[in-house]
Amino acid sequence: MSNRKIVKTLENPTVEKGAEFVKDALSEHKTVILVGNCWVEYKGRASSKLDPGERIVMIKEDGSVLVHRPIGYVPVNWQPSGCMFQTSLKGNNLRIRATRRKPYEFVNITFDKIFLVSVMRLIDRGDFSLHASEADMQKAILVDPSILEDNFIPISFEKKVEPGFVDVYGIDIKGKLVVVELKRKTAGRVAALQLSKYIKFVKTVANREVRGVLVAPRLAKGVQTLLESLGLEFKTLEPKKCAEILQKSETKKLADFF
Amino acid sequence: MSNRKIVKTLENPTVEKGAEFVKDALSEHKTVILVGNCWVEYKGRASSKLDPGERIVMIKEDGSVLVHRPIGYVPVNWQPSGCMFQTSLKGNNLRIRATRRKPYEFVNITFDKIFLVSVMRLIDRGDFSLHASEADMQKAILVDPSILEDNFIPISFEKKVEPGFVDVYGIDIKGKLVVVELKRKTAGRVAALQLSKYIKFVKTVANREVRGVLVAPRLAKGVQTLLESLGLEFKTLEPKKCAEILQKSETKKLADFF
DNA sequence: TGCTAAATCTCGAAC
DNA sequence: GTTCGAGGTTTAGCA
Repeated sequence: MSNRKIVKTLENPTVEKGAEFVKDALSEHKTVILVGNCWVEYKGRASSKLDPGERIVMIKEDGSVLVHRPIGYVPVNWQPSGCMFQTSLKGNNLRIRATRRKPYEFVNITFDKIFLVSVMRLIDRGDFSLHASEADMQKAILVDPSILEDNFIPISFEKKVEPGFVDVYGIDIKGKLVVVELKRKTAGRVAALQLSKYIKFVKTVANREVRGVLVAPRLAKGVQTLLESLGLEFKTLEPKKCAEILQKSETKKLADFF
Repeated sequence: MSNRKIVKTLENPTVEKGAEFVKDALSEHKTVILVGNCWVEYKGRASSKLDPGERIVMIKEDGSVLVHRPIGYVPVNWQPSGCMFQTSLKGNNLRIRATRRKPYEFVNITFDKIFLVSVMRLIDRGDFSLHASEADMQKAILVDPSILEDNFIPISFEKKVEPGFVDVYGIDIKGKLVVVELKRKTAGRVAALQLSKYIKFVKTVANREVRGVLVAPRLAKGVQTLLESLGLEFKTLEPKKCAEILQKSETKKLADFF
């Protein structure tokens, strides 16, 4: 376990002390949290003025700025990443000026009281994933089969075939059987080959034409040509879109119910 | 000067100590800032998972939640105001669950290390004013109708017509009705088509000639020809100019007053 | 690079 | 409560 002191904090410092602390932190591109009485001016795409009050200001190592009032999820003032900073003492006040170009904009924050100033360098390598599950993609196709293709009629889900389970199984407008393989992220060779195996099996038991469709947000490099050589198709489908469709159908169900 | 201690802070507390501190603060609807190692799960309109890392969590007195990574001006996870909170110790970890209804959503934040926890009640009665909004463009036209065109007489604002609301409604020098659609930035197809709808409606109820004028700082590509085919006009107007006009009128009002 | 459409959009006003 | 429209919207996908 590391003993580094990750967060350094001053409570109720003088403005001078706080200013020095902030100035050093910004020059080292550290993250700063300031709590105190301040007022804010913004000029750029629009203009705004925020009269004095107690707020939380966050400045991140990438040069983004947030000014938060005690109420509301949205910051009252902000600046996207990539800002240049100037900190200075104006009389007995600390002024922080955050400037960016394209478009040219600045935010001036002036403190006359500081309750808390914390400086830190955070390490965050955690993955973030926003998703709908593969199950959600199945449900979405049931709710609205046209997201796969027009006039598609789903027959069954997770249908057992010899090599495993087919995700979605249905009939297209020409009466052909359609076997669908779903992936909620980039589909690779494995997915294409698995679908190919399913198709082979289905062809042995069903006396009809069979199509194979790989459904995923995108394909890995080279998989498109593999699909073509296997006589399979590809259809893009965003998990997010599926989540939306399910959401709508939920609200619609409720609406129909009442 | 007040001597109340506005911000109470614990540095590197044990998870148990931190949990108690947070729990008390939330029950009193205080604002909380937490810095530490955590992971986050969200389920609701979509779903997301954030693997462990060092972040800043802000919980405000109105029940809004923000989870900030060290990079980026947008929170990675959040919850709008009005949440219910559950804090609990899960093994050696602090779990904060923020739930809201309509739509039903929750965010689970779990800390296994806490570097800083600050609790505060901030007082902020400062006015916030944003200039150069669409509303300001309306006001500016009221103050000085000539910025639209000479001898224009505004009659009403936000006038209800069947498809929606007309931004500005007036009469020109020849006695023709003028319907104005305002945009504070580049006007696109949507704006032109909306104006066209309004015009059609007004023509059905008013037994006069009707002109439609789209007012914006500039037009999107191709919208000029669309306007011409719809028999509509375009007038450039900078929101900034409107802000200046209002600025002057404010000072003038003050001057007249004294 | 500019334009279009979506966002866990948020937020407020009006019906 | 629901809907509608604005926002310093932001942001990502494409032509």
